[in-house]
Amino acid sequence: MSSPKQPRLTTTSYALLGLLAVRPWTAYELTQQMRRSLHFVWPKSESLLYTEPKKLVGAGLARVTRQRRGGRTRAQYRITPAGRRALETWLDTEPAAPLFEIETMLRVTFADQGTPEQLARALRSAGAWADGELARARPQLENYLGAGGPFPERLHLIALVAGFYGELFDLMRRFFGDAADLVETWEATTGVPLDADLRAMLERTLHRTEPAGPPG
Amino acid sequence: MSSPKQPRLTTTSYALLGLLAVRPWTAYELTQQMRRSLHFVWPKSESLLYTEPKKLVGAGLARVTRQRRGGRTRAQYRITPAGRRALETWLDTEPAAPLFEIETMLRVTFADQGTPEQLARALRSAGAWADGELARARPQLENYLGAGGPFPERLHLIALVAGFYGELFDLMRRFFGDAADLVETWEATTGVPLDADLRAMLERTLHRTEPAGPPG
DNA sequence: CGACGCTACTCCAAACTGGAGTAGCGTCAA
DNA sequence: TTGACGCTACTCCAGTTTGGAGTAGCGTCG
Repeated sequence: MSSPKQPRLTTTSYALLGLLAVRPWTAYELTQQMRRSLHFVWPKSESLLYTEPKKLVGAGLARVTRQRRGGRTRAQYRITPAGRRALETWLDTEPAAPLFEIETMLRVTFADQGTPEQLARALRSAGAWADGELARARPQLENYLGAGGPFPERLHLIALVAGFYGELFDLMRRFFGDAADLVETWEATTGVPLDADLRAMLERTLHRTEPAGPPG
Repeated sequence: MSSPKQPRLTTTSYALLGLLAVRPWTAYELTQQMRRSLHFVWPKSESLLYTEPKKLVGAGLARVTRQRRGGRTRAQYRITPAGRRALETWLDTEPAAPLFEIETMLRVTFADQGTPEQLARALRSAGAWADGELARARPQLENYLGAGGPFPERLHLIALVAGFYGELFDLMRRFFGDAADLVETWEATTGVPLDADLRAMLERTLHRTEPAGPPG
């Protein structure tokens, strides 16, 4: 008597539905595309990317067709009209609050339990990560600006996304690099006075919190 | 005959161990402190913050003392010498790669499935979030700069953490605000040409990816 | 004296991770 | 020609984490 209970749709469901709205993909292609283009935007594990489209099919938002390629089969997913409607409805909802996990910042917080060298290494690590992500994006950006990329009609959106993450990673690279330079001048992680630079940093942050921020 | 199997320590375990290294806390205080000071740095659910210290006790890294306060008991946790050693060892390891979840960026990516109004709203939402987080931090920052806060000997570390998140939220507020202004000039989300502004944004991003970034 | 809100947690289903495992197929080298 | 890689194309599972519901004592205010 019980109807098959539908697991609720998560943001990840809509991420995949969004990809399917662009064109049909096989499950394998979805995982590759998530790595290539949604790597920064919505990082999810591979196993989830294989199970999630099945939920979409179960909810009637996508259809599968099994294809043979030699002795192997692969699943191709295609969005349904109900899927497009669900996506449009979702676009009307309020987005969830952003979430940041930067383990290096946790190590800064508890740096007084370790050495300046340990802290500097953690900061360099995060800076190098941001730098590496920028470097990894380079060939794709060259392709967008040159040939227009695989979806030239979506370039205006890609520019916004790339512009944001470019600024974000640039900020991280600069901040963590400067912070590492500073920390390397410390002789210990405790008893460090709040010198002019650090005080200025706190004061600049306080200024940013002013109601109706600076128009400059 | 089987020894009680120890669940492995997660980064969250070390986050709590780091707090316990500063001073002893009750479980409830730990959840409040995570809300107050680690809210940005290491956001975790309340239920996890109650179960995690038990793991630390199981691993010998902390001890509990049950205290009575009227008819209620509460658990107070205290770090052990083994806990301090574990924390120092952890500080020597490589931090995990940062992780960002910004649902608004997902909505930008798939904005051509909706309207300019929907996209602008999602962008304003993220900008307002960043603005609100800055506003929430204001009284704490005033307290740090005035009275020195609850742990004045840790102010140099707090300044680094606050400085980073201040820059991050300021970037978000500015970028999402500007992007919303731009998107509101669009008549549709498809067929938008890559105008001078958007092209400049892509080119600036490409410049950032250059090996050995600009020294300016 | 009853409602509300804060303290101080527990419990659970469902979401998600990440690593291991499976298997077909193509290519290059010994 | 055979076997070692590596890519394609997934499944499975144990463990981690979430978030919402539930429980219960205590203080205070009307």
